[in-house]
Order: sequence, then C-alpha cells, then structure tokens
Amino acid sequence: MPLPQTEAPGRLQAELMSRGLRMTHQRRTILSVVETAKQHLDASQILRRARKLDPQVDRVTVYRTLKLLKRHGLVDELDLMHMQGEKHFYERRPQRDHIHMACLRCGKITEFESDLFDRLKGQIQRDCQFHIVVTRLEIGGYCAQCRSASKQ
Amino acid sequence: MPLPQTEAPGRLQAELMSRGLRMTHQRRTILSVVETAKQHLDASQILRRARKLDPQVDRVTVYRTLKLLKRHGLVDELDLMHMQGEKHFYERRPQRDHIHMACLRCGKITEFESDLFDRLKGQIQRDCQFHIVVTRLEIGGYCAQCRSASKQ
DNA sequence: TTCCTGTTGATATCGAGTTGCAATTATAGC
DNA sequence: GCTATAATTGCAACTCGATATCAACAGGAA
Ligand SMILES: [Mn+2]
Ligand SMILES: [Mn+2]
Ligand SMILES: [Zn+2]
Ligand SMILES: [Zn+2]
Repeated sequence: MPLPQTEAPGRLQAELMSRGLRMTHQRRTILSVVETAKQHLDASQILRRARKLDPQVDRVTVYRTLKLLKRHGLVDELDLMHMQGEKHFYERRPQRDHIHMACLRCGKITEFESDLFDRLKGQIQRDCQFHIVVTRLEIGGYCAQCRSASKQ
Repeated sequence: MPLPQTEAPGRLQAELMSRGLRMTHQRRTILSVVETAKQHLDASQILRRARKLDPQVDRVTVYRTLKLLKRHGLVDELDLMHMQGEKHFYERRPQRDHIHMACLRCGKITEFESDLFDRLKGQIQRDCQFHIVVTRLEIGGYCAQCRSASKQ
C-alpha cells in the first residue's frame, strides 16, 4: 500500500467525494498527481506519474478520470498551441482564470492574470446573455527572451 | 475542368501567390472552400466540399494545405470545446480577432468582437513583453435560448 | 458482512493527422 | 513554346490520442 488511506485528502478528492462520487484507489492516485503537478501535464505524463505511485493504474482510467474532472469543472484542458502533436494538457482549475502564452520558438508557457480579462468575461455574460462555464484564452507568439535573441 | 483558371483569385490565393508559393489546382480548390465557408469547418468537411469541385483532391492535401495556411497566419484553428470528438475547426483569419462561445447544450457557436479583448491583447504585449502572433479565446457555457429553456 | 452498482483493466478499435516515396506538375529560364 | 528542376501530390502505411466493450472487481450503504 504505497498510498496510505489516512493521508489528508486533497481538495480535488474532497470535491469529488462531496459530490457523492466513489473514491477508488486509482482515482486517489490520479488526483494526487494532478493536484501536485507544478507544470501542465498531458495524459501520458499523468499516467507515468500515477504508475510510479501505483503500477496498477491503467491508461484508460486516466482518460476516464480526466473526463470526470473536466465534467465537474475541476480541471481545465489546454491545447498550448499543439506545438508537438495533438496532445492536450491539463491543470487544476484555479480560483481565478488565467491566460496561457506559448512561445512558438522556445516552447515556454507563461501564465498571466488580468483584470481586463475578468472584465471581458463580465461583458460577455452581460452583452451576450451567455452563461460562462469554462474559458480558455491561449496565445501564441514570441517571449521576451526569444525576441531579444533574434534581434541579431 | 470545373474550376476555370480565369476566375478572380480570392484573397487567400492572392496572399499565397504574393509569397511566392506555387498555385496548384488542388490548392485553388481548397482555398476557395475555406474562403467561401459560412461556418467553421473541420478537415473532413473541407475535404468533402473540395471533392465536389475536384474529386481528385486527397485528404492528405487538405491537411497539408491547412498546415500551410496556419503557418502563414491565413487561417486559425479552433477546438470549439471539442464537443464531438477531437476534430479541429478552421476559419479564415479575420481583420479583427473575435471570441468564440460554444453552447454546451445546443452546440451553437457564437462570435463576438470586443474592445476589451483588443485592450487585453495590448496589455499582454506591453506587460509581458510578449509578441502576439495568434490568439484563441474560446468559451463554453449556455446560450440565452438554452438558459431560458431550462428555467422550466 | 452482504449486496448492488459504479468502476476498472485488458483488448480491440476508432479516427485525426502524419510520413515516405514514386509520380506528377507548376513555374522560372531559355 | 519547350525544358529542367524543385515543389507538390496521391497513395498506402503508419502514429498515436482517445474511446468502446465487457467480464471481473471493489466502494460503501445498509
Ligand atoms: Mn485541441
Ligand atoms: Mn469564427
Ligand atoms: Zn521563447
Ligand atoms: Zn444553446
């Protein structure tokens, strides 16, 4: 039993349990991977990390769990400009939405929060009578380093 | 010869030719499909429409042409929340960027332009020293119709 | 502990998109 | 208009992210 049941349940686990969902060993493992990730991970990276904790976990369960988390609004899915293949990336939904910038040269991902973004969402809800559930603002371009590097 | 060579070249075609790219019959066909599309089309829809004009056109050529158009910043790629499968959708890049809202109930796609969005992009370029090449703001939620329909 | 139902793993399969390569063709130069 | 040549195409095979199926399993209420 690599993952003792007694560990403090993360927020993701608590969220799912409060919604009456069954908490399996595999789910706990996958949730802990998503929750402790310091970067944006794709499904196969999540699988690899989950297997380190519990070699039993199957690829299919990772996909099923990610779909579940998306459906409950607990993780967000990103393209990050599909810079290498068609994979999607996942991150815990933060308190406040943020913007993702992907550098088309070095691949670096930068996050950015902005009042203007919050106001824009407000405008959309008001002017379009559209009830926003999920937002995804992704920007491709060139980061500061790569800009100065390419100026000679 | 369903597509006479004498037809006025569309803007996409003119753009590509001005960049010194070869203008093949297949490309002309695919460009005309993309250019005249009234909705967001995925690759297989583009193929089907292109084949109506020239049954010779191959699936691979559609993908290659879309990649070319993306690389030249002439079309934008969208997920539209991946509501049915993993397809991507394409549209001619407009003068002014717009936002895409996808209704998670009826699937309707709504477009929206906003000064706040333009200002947000300006802020990002300034504050993050990030040179923006492409932006993609996609929002999932519930449209006005579906909201009132679900209120009993 | 029992029972029931939701969940899982193994496998096969789907389907969007890519690759390799020989045949074709656009176009620049004559 | 020809010719030469390098870009482009079509076909087939392939990659790989994601899904469907279904028997076996296990969470958790009673
Ligand atoms: Mn995508
Ligand atoms: Mn659009
Ligand atoms: Zn960079
Ligand atoms: Zn709707």
